[in-house]
Amino acid sequence: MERPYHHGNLRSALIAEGVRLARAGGPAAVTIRDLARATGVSPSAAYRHFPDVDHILAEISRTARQELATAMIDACRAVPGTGDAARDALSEFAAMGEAYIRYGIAESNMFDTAFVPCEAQPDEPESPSAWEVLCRALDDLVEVGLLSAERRVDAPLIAWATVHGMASILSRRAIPDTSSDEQATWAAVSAVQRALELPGE
Amino acid sequence: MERPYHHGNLRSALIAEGVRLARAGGPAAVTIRDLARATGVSPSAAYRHFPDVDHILAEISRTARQELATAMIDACRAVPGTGDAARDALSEFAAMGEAYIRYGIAESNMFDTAFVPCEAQPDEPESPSAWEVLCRALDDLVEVGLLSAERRVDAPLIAWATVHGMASILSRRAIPDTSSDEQATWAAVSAVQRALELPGE
DNA sequence: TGTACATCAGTGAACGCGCGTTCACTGATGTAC
DNA sequence: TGTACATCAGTGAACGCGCGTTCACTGATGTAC
Repeated sequence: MERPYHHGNLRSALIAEGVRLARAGGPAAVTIRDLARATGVSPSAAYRHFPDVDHILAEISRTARQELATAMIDACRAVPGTGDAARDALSEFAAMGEAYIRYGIAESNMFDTAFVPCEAQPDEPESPSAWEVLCRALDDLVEVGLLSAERRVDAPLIAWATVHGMASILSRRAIPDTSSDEQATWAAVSAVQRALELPGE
Repeated sequence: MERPYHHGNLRSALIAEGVRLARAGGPAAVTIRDLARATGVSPSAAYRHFPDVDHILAEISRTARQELATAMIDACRAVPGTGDAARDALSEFAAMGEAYIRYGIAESNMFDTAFVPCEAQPDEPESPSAWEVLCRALDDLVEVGLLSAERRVDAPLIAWATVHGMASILSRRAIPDTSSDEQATWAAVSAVQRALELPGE
């Protein structure tokens, strides 16, 4: 079967292959020429759909951030409900933190890609957004009375920094600590709980 | 005045110029050819002193980590003593955390360089080492009775992750939070204090 | 329904760039006698 | 103290590579009449 002259869906195909490249080799592995090879098209064809390589990378980076947010949402949904709203909100919040770190470790190249500095902006903002997911979970904790309004102010920043820092450290093996990934993940999650003055489990 | 045929100190000059390049443009800006231009030498001269560019980058990265550790030590020393050992240990610990984040913001390219993934190993380990500096500060907190032995176990990991995460976020402007850098820095430092169950100021 | 033609999405060759690295070499240095 | 010579630290030209991007082009598609 002959490849048709018109690809039909080159724009999405370029992004999809770009995600594959980024997953395997990080943001630096995303090149026009590899993209063209992977989609079976000449390098110049990409310029029908994007002004330059940076705009393709911006879309791939957005996809990475969406994957991260989706991992958090999935982990949240996987928490079995107990009927106790407060208890559930707490478990869900913890599950999301764990999911963030696990994603950083398991998909370290995509994790790097998600936060790569990039001149171009994606066409539309990421959806779902991990930041919004986090903020909603914190609102839940306020609602069930576990998080004070005062602590709520800095809470997203604190939670994100802790969990993001741990994910970075573990995914790069940047630190001479000898804990297992599981220990370290739990250490970060419980550190956030204490920092936000949430009741322990 | 003629440049002499022999440079005399090319190895250190390459590292010093490499640090300038990295400070201005991050690890990707460190190239053999720019290094040669900056030191006034032909590109191949570098190969008398390093097997490849990655080994030069490893030395520059080590320098960046040493700068970070030095910033922490300096901040620690700048804390005026009160005669109250416990109080001083606490202030010094906080000052070190602030210094870490401030370095990450002020020297974001060097901060990236410090943690760049690098095949090659530096000739000798960094000295001072930020990790050791952190561990010593935590030992001080144990000694004055502010940090429990139990909390001491995960403490370096927790402290590093929080402060490293906040430095990464702020230096990349990765997050849609609107706090000032100072607010965010303090939020991270005080989050560590609560996570380690240290008494507040 | 058939056909001319505008529009769109590709091709492929080429440009210029900067990179890391190699290699035969040369100029300077220092050491043995 | 002077000199032959080994050693060291540079030079500069070249190689091959892969990159992003441009440009004149061509094949396919769809629309107006």
